[in-house]
Amino acid sequence: MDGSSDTVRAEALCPVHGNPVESICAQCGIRHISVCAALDSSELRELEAIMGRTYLAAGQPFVFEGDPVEHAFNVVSGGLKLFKGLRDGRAQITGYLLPGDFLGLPPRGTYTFSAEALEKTELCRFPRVALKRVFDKYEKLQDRFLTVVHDDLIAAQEHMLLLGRKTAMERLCTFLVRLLHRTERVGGVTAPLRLPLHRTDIADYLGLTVETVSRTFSQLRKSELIRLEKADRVFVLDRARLEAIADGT
Amino acid sequence: MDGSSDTVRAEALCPVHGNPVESICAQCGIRHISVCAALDSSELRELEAIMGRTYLAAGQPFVFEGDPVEHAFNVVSGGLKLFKGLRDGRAQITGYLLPGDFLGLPPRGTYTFSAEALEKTELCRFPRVALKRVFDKYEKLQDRFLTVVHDDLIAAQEHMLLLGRKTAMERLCTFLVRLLHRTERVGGVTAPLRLPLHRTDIADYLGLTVETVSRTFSQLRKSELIRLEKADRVFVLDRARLEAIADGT
DNA sequence: CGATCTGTTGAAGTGAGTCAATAGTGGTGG
DNA sequence: CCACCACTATTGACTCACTTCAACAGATCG
Repeated sequence: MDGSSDTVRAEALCPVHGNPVESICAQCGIRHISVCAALDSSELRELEAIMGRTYLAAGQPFVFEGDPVEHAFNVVSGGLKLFKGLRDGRAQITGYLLPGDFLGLPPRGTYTFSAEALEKTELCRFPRVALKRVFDKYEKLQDRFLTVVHDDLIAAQEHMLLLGRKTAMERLCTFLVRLLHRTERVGGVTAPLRLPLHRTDIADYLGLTVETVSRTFSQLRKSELIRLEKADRVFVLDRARLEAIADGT
Repeated sequence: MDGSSDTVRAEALCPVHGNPVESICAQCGIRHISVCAALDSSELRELEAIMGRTYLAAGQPFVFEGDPVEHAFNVVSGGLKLFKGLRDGRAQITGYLLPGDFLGLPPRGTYTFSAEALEKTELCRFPRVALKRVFDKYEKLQDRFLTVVHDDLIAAQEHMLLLGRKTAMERLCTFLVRLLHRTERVGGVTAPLRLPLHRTDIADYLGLTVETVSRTFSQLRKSELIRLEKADRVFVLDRARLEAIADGT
């Protein structure tokens, strides 16, 4: 049930600072890294007109494989994991979304994966049909979405290499290095680096077990390549080495 | 070097039958399953005007990761494997292209994977810049390409589940079932089912070793779920069972 | 302050990998 | 047509990276 959870229509309040503003999107903290970056202020206003918001609690299931896609979403704060499962409970996280990331484009009408909130999460929401109209009007948005999907595909190919051919140590280093890159790109804090996923989820993302993930973290700690403040706060002590391990060198 | 190999400009010869025709594309054997299916005959003619052909020998490297993308291609006959490699020789095939499949869309300017011909292969070729012009003119082509990329993404997610969570037996069954589906969809011969990949490539596609692939084929043979005519001709004897194993049941 | 998650560590088991030998298969040329 | 070679596939014996099962430790919270 796409977007069934607690939602509100867009109001004249800044989603980040909470104070009233003329244009919500113009003030949005993640706009510069999201799809909306392609738009100027008048186009933004048009998008805003059809926008709503959705809030999720930590661990709250959000979409299920097979659900019809009725809305598109942009993550404002928090995060989501996207995953596919086998009937016996085995699961593979195919990706996770952090602030600025987009969900729900599918030209196909139903979701091909499930999604769940990693923590308290806020999304802005667009009805697909209305979004389609804006799409058709602004060619560059179309372009932008093609790029988004294509980037996802590139990431997926990279991840297939990881899942098919890398060792546990290589997988974890790749995960850390990628997270480091992303955090830098969006201007976040990298020391300590905050891990958006729990051990179980990291395991499901990297195609390993929790125990192996934990053991590998310990190895990295003992080799002094990282320092763990808390389970989800990592100081990267030797980035070059981490990167080298990540690409199998 | 993108499309550097033996190529010719489009001539008034049917690529499939070899006889002269007014419109090549209109006669193309794989048009109904390829991107061009979205176009009517006048649009087709426009596309034809910018089309060339490329021929590859079996095993011929075609594109390398990092190459600039200068052309887009459509597989007419034969096949390609797409793969990513690690410096030490480990490789992961992220997908393979058969007649009707498309390559070279990247909104990004360089290839993020390498490609090599699986056998004698024929492609039709479009200069990217010219293609872009046709794109901008025909909205439905744009839509069509978004769908193509998105379908690739769905396939990639499915494959991540396979690589991360499935056993060797489940992987091979998934491979066979998927190939069966595709072959049916394009109206090909399914008894025997022809495998477009050698054992080594199947291994690199499924994240296994040649030996494991071979052993697993032998198991399937001994359990009488398949019969092997030659190494690359498979009779599926119990499709239901194969499908059940494929999704972990 | 017990209850419940989440993470870590240890010991034992196993599915797939590695190494090595053998067997088909196809192509070439005398 | 066969002998030879190169390549691809199969099979066996052994190893090992990761899993499984199990116990324990830390954190969080009503």
